[in-house]
Amino acid sequence: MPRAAHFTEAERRLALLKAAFREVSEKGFSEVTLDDIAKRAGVSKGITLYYFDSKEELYRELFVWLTDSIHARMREAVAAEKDPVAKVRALVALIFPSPSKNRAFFRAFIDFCGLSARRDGFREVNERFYAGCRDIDSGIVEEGMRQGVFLVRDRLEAGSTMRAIFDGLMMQWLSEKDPDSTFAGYRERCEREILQYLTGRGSVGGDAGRAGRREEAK
Amino acid sequence: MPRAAHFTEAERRLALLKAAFREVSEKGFSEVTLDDIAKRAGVSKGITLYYFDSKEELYRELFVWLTDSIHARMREAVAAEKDPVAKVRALVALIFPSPSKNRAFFRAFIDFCGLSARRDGFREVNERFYAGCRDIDSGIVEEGMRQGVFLVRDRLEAGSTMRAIFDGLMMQWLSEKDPDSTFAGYRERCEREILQYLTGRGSVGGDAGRAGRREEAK
DNA sequence: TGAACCTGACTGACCGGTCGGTTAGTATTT
DNA sequence: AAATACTAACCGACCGGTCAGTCAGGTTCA
Repeated sequence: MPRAAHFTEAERRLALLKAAFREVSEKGFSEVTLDDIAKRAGVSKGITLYYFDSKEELYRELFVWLTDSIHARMREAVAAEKDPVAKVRALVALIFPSPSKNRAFFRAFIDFCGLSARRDGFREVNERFYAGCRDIDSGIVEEGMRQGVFLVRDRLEAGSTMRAIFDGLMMQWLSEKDPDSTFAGYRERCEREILQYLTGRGSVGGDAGRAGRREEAK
Repeated sequence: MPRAAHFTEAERRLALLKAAFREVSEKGFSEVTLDDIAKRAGVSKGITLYYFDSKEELYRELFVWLTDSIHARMREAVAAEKDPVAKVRALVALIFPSPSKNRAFFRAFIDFCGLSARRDGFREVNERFYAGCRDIDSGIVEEGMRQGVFLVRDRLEAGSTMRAIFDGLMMQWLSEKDPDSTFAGYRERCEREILQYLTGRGSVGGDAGRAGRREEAK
């Protein structure tokens, strides 16, 4: 292998994390070898453990990195909208970006959930992930409650249920034979059902979930 | 090892599946070895591949077995109740049996979801799992709609959302630091939120989710 | 300026251990 | 005795982790 060009430590680590993410989302946590990750990042295997203490530690940092970046993007998307209903729509749009990105993220996420359910180091990161979501979700709900648009009792519980609908629908979507063709339907339904749940019976502003927004995000 | 007593093929296979289930739920799919399963079932390793073509095939059959038995138990629980609201409660009670059983089942289930998202043989079983759930869930919803108790538009979509709330809350629960102590809360909230979602605003029969039912099923 | 020296990122061969799967042989049943 | 059920030793592939060595790019010193 031709010697890889020099990078800063941060760049190298990030490149390895990105490579690991793609490998994990394709093959699954335990099917990925250190060699796979190194190859994908264009370096030799040895360097992977030069930057990370162990494979497990690399995965943990990958999970942290994913968690942080998804949090940041959710906050950003939500902050860009004024109206609570629009905030929910922005969140759905972010979480359902496109079939391929969706699949990539959720495959990795499910793997991490499996790890979290058994190993405490991972569980902690997962706990932090859900804590961040709770923060974001309940913030939206609270605003909607204050404005009288969302007719729920408890902002934390409603936020948690909203998140459960996201995750639960995603799991159903992943079991579809042809996920790509059912993707738009799931996304639309997710938005509709969450808004229905939050706003109570009937349509939102007369056209809940009807209005377009059906293009595939790049 | 003292030679294991003779059993019929069906008995042996079932014993191996049960052993595999316990191992998988503890350690996770890819951390379990054929030796682990054999030891747990009290037989030698060789016998595992005498009854199953490969490890992968054993896992696939395990998934089928789990799927079938959970379907059967859900149908039974639902059939035992008349009232749609009671049916929902029965379903929640079945799905949230106890912290330990819950953890065992859901850990294995998450692992299988991870597999399903990548390997088609597993995906098909998962698809069947969700198809069965859809059948059961939408049946309940339909009855509730007919009786005018559930104010949803579409029985399939509402059933799917209900299932999403189950799965999504379960994933959140698994990330808790002390799942055992938060279990009852999740279960109660699951029941409450689903009924709220299905029946629309306000309480169900005046005491939605309030009424006891807080013992820990054995 | 340039030669000698140093540093640390990087490579790839290697090792110990593990695990899925095979098989030769033994016990049990019919 | 023939078939079946089962064991235990074994094989070969694979993988996480280690490590001796390489090389590019400074830094020091003449």
